[in-house]
Amino acid sequence: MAHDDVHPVSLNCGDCPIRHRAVCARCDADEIDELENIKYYRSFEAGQTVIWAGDKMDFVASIVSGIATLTQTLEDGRTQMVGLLLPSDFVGRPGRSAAAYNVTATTNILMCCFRKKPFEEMMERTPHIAQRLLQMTLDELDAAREWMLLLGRKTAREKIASLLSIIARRDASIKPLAGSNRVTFDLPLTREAMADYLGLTLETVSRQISALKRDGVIVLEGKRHVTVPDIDRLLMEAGDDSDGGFLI
Amino acid sequence: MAHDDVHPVSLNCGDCPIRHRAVCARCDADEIDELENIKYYRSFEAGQTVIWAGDKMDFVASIVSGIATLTQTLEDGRTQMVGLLLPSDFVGRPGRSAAAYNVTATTNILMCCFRKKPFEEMMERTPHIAQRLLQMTLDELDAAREWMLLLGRKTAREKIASLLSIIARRDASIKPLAGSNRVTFDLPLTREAMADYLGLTLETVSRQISALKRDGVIVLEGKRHVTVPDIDRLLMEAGDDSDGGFLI
DNA sequence: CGAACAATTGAACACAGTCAAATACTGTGG
DNA sequence: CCACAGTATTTGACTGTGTTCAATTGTTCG
Repeated sequence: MAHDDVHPVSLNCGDCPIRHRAVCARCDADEIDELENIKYYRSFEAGQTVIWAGDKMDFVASIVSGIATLTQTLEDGRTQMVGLLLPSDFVGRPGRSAAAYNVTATTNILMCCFRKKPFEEMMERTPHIAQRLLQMTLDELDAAREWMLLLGRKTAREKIASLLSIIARRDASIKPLAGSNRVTFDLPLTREAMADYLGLTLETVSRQISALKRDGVIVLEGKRHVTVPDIDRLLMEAGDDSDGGFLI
Repeated sequence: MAHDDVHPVSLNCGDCPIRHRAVCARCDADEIDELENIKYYRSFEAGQTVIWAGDKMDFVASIVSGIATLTQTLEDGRTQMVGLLLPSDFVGRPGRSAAAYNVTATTNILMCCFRKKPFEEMMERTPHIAQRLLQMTLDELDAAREWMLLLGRKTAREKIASLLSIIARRDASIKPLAGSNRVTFDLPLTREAMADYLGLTLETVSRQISALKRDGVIVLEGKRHVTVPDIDRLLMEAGDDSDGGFLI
């Protein structure tokens, strides 16, 4: 079923879109050369599973393009997303042989992979990699804690508004049309994936999106394309502190 | 109000109870000497706030003894615990000047502190510290993700059983009376703190603890001392995978 | 002993979940 | 290009878990 690598890809690190944000961000020219030699690319189509929790995982990787998710499940099927992987995010844990979570491509993705052994050896010798990985892991931990507040204490409406804010923020940082407080973007997640992210059912997600639409907080064209006429209004709905760090 | 340092403490790193588990775990004798020179101790009484979110934080620290919590709040007072700090856990983030969370002592605690600047400088030169900190941060991230599953998808009863399992596991690793599947421990948290941990109200916590007691899953002596006659039963109630990693 | 705090218990309610049906998309083959 | 199948999404009616508000009981410590 899984036939990845349909279109084998090659890319020079110099031209890589995530060169300055990924785990290699701090590496100098020599170090990049070394990484260049051990890297390889893999691509997955939307919906494909990259790896199952518990499976042997002999590589680590950076997301080059597309979106993937980390999910955890209880035996009875209840599913919780525990990570949303965007371009430049890191997959896998040095020093661990099995995957701890399911990794799934929600859009077509391209990953820059390193076999675990050589990568670990290089990490030992290369503080720049370990330093960057520490920084990224601390950022992820902060994001996870923000997420815990959402899961534990926010209402369904606030959860939806928070998720839309996060996506809007990310898109704003890519195409910063500053000045205006109007934002437009595509939802990269299905209703079900949103539900798994937010600890809700997909019906509740659908209802709350409809409610935000009815109340004029968002405008929908089709099911996936969202326009936020007033981003401050959305941030209020998300229930965070005043500015929510949106402008930082 | 806050009068810490009532009993200034001094301790040799050689005698330190967290020497092999804290951020200094991998340091060699020379490195420990250097840390010894810049460390200082602070103690806080149960209930005291160590630092408020947003306050300037010019130190990082290890918890030597006692228990502290990290919490986040929404403006309207809703509170979510996002970290439970046990002995050897690390407080603060290198490269960040303000505290991101409220840190509160739930029992009397002793912290081994380092001023941020010297610590960061030493970290630059000392891979052993950065390596250990990365490892600890990755562990915390895993714990946070486990917690997200709990917050997003578990029932109130499962949440309580999970929390009791976590505390039981920790105590078991300290005094491992293997063979028996009977465990006894004291709850280090109030009902309110448990509620903030689990994303519940304190009334629901109280009701579910009463229910677990009524059903014979736990036995209470007083409000804080818990006996679990059959740890496997408790783990079943927690809803995790079969063994829940309890024996690993 | 009494005050302050912590925990339990009860009753009514509300928010989100469940089950079910209808509707809107998407891509495929005729 | 359209019809159709399969999937995603919306909407409705009802239910149930956990919350809220309130009163009571238990514990700790001046």
